[in-house]
Amino acid sequence: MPEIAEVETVRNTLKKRILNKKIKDVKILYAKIIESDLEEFKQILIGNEFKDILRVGKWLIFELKDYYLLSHLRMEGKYFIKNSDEEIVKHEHIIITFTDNTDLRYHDTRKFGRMKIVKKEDLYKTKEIQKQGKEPLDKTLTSDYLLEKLSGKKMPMKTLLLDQEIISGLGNIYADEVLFASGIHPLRKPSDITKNDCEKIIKSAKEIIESAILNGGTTIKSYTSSLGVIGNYQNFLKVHKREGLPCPKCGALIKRIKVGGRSTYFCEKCQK
DNA sequence: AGTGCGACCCGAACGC
DNA sequence: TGCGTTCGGGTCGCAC
Repeated sequence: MPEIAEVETVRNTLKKRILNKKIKDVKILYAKIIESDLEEFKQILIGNEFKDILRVGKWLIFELKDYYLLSHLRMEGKYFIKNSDEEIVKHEHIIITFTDNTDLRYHDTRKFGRMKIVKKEDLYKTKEIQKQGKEPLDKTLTSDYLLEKLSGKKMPMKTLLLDQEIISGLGNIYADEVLFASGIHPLRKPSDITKNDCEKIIKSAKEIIESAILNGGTTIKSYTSSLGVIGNYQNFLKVHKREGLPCPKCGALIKRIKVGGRSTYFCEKCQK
């Protein structure tokens, strides 16, 4: 499940491999991934080239001439670079072929990912981009910002941390880890959260995301020469997916509950 | 407006 | 070569 650190690693990896190569063909094998008109999507890409790859929240933004291609990996989206003559395998849904006979292939087991094309001048008008709040590593993401955003909110803190309009880029995994590092129970209500709690949350979010991105080289492995990148960070998690295992701080057993329909892991003793 | 929940998917895990 | 059911997870769209 790519979260912000994984998306950043994909961005950096792809930048080394696909920039300034002319696109000669686009195959769409599963159309619902594409939110734009399919013919327009192909027409804009063919003959074009990727000039840069940017990122806003969990959105990858491929820069073209006059347009951007937005791509969200959702749960299981991955990019592979392969030679064009290699067989197309199951779950490869979008194939972008360059004139040097290499492909950028979008692979998505769950078919949850989305792509769309926008005119450059419309990028910040698109709802996907407009809805992104401050990123964990943004210096203007402060405890005061969070405290202000909490006011009037009633949902549990876990759900609030998943709201991309408040903090952009935290997913289910890092939300659990941030709450654990902050000593805050996932069901705590925003009205009960102090400035001091906000400071802990912001500090933890920055540390956890920074560490995840910095460790991209070791936590992200390439397991074949053709694969883009895949997350392999489970060894670093303190509570997430660790139900029944001892809490790394106090040894109590990690609990699992549902919060907002999402699996949530925490330590009853350390998180109040 | 804010909140909650079903839908979208399909492989893995689970139940029998 | 077991088969049918349940679950999960980011985001959107709809209902309240």
